[in-house]
Amino acid sequence: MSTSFQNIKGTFDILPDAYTDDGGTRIAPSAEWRYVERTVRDVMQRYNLDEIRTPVLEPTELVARGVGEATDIVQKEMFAFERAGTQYVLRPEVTAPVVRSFLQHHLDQRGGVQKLFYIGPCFRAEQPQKGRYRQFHQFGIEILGTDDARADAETIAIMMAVYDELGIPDTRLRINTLGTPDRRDAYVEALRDYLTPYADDLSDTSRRRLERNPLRVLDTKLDHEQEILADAPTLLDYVNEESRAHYDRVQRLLSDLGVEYVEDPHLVRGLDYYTETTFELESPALGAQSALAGGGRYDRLAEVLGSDEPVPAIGFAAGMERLFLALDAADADRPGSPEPDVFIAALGEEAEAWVFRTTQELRAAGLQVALDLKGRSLKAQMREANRQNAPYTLIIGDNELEAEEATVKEMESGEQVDVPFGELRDVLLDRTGRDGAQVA
RNA sequence: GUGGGCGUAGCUCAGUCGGUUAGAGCGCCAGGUUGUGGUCCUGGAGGUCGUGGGUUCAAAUCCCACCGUUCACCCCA
Repeated sequence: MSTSFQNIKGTFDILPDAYTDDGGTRIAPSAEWRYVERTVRDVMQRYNLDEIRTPVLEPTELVARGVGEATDIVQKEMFAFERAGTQYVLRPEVTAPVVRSFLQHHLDQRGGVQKLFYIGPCFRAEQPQKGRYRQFHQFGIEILGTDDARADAETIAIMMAVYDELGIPDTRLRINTLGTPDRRDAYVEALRDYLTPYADDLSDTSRRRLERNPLRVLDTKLDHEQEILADAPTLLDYVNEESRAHYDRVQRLLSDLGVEYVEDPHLVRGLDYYTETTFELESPALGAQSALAGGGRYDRLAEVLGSDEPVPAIGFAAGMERLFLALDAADADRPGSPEPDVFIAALGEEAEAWVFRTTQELRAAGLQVALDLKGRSLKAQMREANRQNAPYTLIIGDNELEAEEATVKEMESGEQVDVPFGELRDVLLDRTGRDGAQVA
């Protein structure tokens, strides 16, 4: 079997089994995705967040305004198209859509602070590489309607709790404050003034950044550039007193919660909407894309999207693909695919009919039941039962129909017992430990 | 957009100073057991050797182009 089609570059299929792509990256099986998603939801629930689901398709203008015209995302990474006069974009991130939804549906009228989480795919037309895809999956939260430092600290704590819960050690949390836009602009000027004399010593990329977005020069990994930056003015010197006090409070609260972090005055964010507190979680195990998650405050975004009053807010976004990379590196425990409680093998047409009917009843009773759907030999059915790791196999043939007793084989020991049809359901529920509740 | 790596069976890979009908392991299917899996034995299916062109008596192997993919830069989750 074959096809000339294949999945779009930068996307990947999530299959029942794990596999490795051509670059050697392990693509986790669907059961692991379910496990990670379930864990994320569990953590979110404990922190008392509600889920929000927004469309994958958004108006292009929302993203352009919300994320920022000057950003790489808007300039060259949007999957955007026009149809019947409407400009669509596949969302490249979820914060702008959530704020749009918050404003559109007047969620502030629910009262209090809105604490929302999301999980879902995003799209960016970048060159794919390890840990970076064109369709990727993010989860994250947004806390809207408060500028309290506790919201900042709680956002970070929630982020950390997810990685903690999943058993990913050795992460590093860096934090910084960007202050208010006016002070940041003043700082950018100061930084440019400081760096310009060194322009000849800077790398091509840093020189380009100096032109376009001086803050990004702070990102440099080159040692000699770091030396130049050592004496550069820092953002912290430029932020106003309120920003400074807010930042101090956030740090105190983090310490109270036992969250370890390092201050990084060079931490800046790529998206325009960030203000005040900003943070990033990275893992040394990840390679070039070391950022597991990142976020910060975006107190002005609502107004950028047309709100007549400000909505102070903070959130984080995390990459699922990178989370899996970290999970692999940490060799963290993950559950496998759920295996059937029982496989029912049928011999002959009459038995097949009985099995087909009985399977349905046992499933209704809460058992995970497997059976053959193509009339294969008993040998083949047993092989299938073994492959699926079913602890029990029922064998139903003419003999069993005659006696109205099922042959129940315990696969590990190989022992077989006869169980009257009437007791089958209860015996199986008892033996497999299912209580008739839902299947995971 | 720029640079490097890699494309042979479902998977992992051998095979390349050009030379019968392109191989192995695993997996899959079947038989050995006309009603019994996991071990073992036997057999089988499965390949446009990424695509196209060129060189040659002869190309998976040499040359060129293209395509795909991957890693990195850039940027970000």
